[in-house]
Order: sequence, then structure tokens, then C-alpha cells
Amino acid sequence: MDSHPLYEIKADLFKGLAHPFRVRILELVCAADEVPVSEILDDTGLKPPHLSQHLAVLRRYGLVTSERRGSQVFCRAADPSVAGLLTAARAVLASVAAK
Amino acid sequence: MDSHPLYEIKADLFKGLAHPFRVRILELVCAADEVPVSEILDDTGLKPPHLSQHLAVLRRYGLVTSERRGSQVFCRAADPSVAGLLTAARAVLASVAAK
DNA sequence: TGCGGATATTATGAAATCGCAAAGTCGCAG
DNA sequence: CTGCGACTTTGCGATTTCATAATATCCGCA
Repeated sequence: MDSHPLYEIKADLFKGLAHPFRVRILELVCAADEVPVSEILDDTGLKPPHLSQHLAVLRRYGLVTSERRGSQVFCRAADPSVAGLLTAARAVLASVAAK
Repeated sequence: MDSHPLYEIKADLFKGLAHPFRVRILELVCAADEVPVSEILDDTGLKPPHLSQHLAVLRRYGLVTSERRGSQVFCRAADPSVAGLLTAARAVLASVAAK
């Protein structure tokens, strides 16, 4: 799906994060190491279908994984490096804001 | 311009990178500490108006700065942390690909 | 088996982006 | 002060996201 030119793969990764709700969701997921969808729903105030779409995007780009246990679905960051990416973004924002 | 909710600011940063050409351009700019637009033009094969548009996006989000000296324009990364963001992205891609 | 809660998928119109082309600006050589 | 090269800005059709609503699926329980 994302496998042809190298820069496209990288751009797709950033596209996965290019939306306020997805950044928010990803930060919630990275903060705890596992979080049920219902909790994200409460924390963000999003409606189920809307959240589900954004989660689908995050999953498609391989940023989060989810697993169903019983009636709920639990999400987690696909890898610790994802949290590192958010941290790096914070550093950039800090430097840009400081200018 | 990007100053209201916190997550929007961060999402905008990622939006700035959510395009293959912009990733490519930013990597060229981070590799050397200063690069003339004409060189980016040669390396990417983009036409001037097209490149200029992408550079405008990168500048708007505060990722690169540029300065005109004589007839040419030189670009540089706005801050070293920008290179760090690209590095963090590489780490995520490596882990996603390895899965 | 049938119900209800928790998520996911599909459909659709509105809004933002992309990519190309025509025209404009800034500096310097002549 | 006129022409030319290096970029930038503007305009617009074509494609891609977003957001909301309607419909569907999965699971544990009565």
C-alpha cells in the first residue's frame, strides 16, 4: 500500500499524523500503554463513527495496533519509536515558538 | 495563524511534512546547512513554480527559512530539531517495516 | 436464538490540497 | 533604463480529505 518511492512512504507517515484528532488520539495511546476505545471516546468527546475513522487511518499507517478482548477494543502504539516521534515534534514546536 | 488549540499546532507541523516532495526537500536542506533553490530544483527535477509552492508551505509552518543573496535564494532548516524529527520518522518506519 | 452495547464500514456533500500554467517581482548585467 | 535569469504569486480544474448520518458487525448475556 505504501511501498513505492521512499519519500512517499515517509510522507504517508506524516499524513497519518496530519490531523488534530489523530495527534490527540496518538498522545493518549502513547501515554498509557494500552487504552480502550471507550476511554478515547470519553476523553476526546468524538462520536464513535468519527473516532473509528481516525483510528482506521492510524492503523492503516501502522502507528497503532488494536486488539479486541470481550466486548471492547484496546489500542496501543505500534512501537515505542512512535512516542519518540511525538517528542521530536514537541522539540520542533518549542524551537519554532521560541523564534 | 496556527495558534489556537494545542493539537492543531502539532497537526499543522505534520501537515507541513505530509507530502513526498516536501520530505525530499527538507532532507536536502537538512543535509547541507544551506542550499540554494537552484540546487533543489536540479536535485528534484521540479519546475520552479511547483517547488516554490512547496517551499512556501515549509516556510509557513516554520520548518525552513530562506534568505536572498544577490540573484539567488538560499534555504536552511529553521532549527536543528527539524533534522531530529526526520530521524525520528526513520526510526518509526524501520520499526513498522520490521513488523 | 434474540437483544443490546461497543465498534466498524459505507455513503455523500462540503472543504482543503495538488499540480500545472500564466503573469509578476527582485537583482544584476549591459 | 532595458533585458534577462531566478524565484514567487495567483488562478483554477481535478483529486483527496473531512464530518456527519445511516447501516452493519461482533460479543456476551438472557
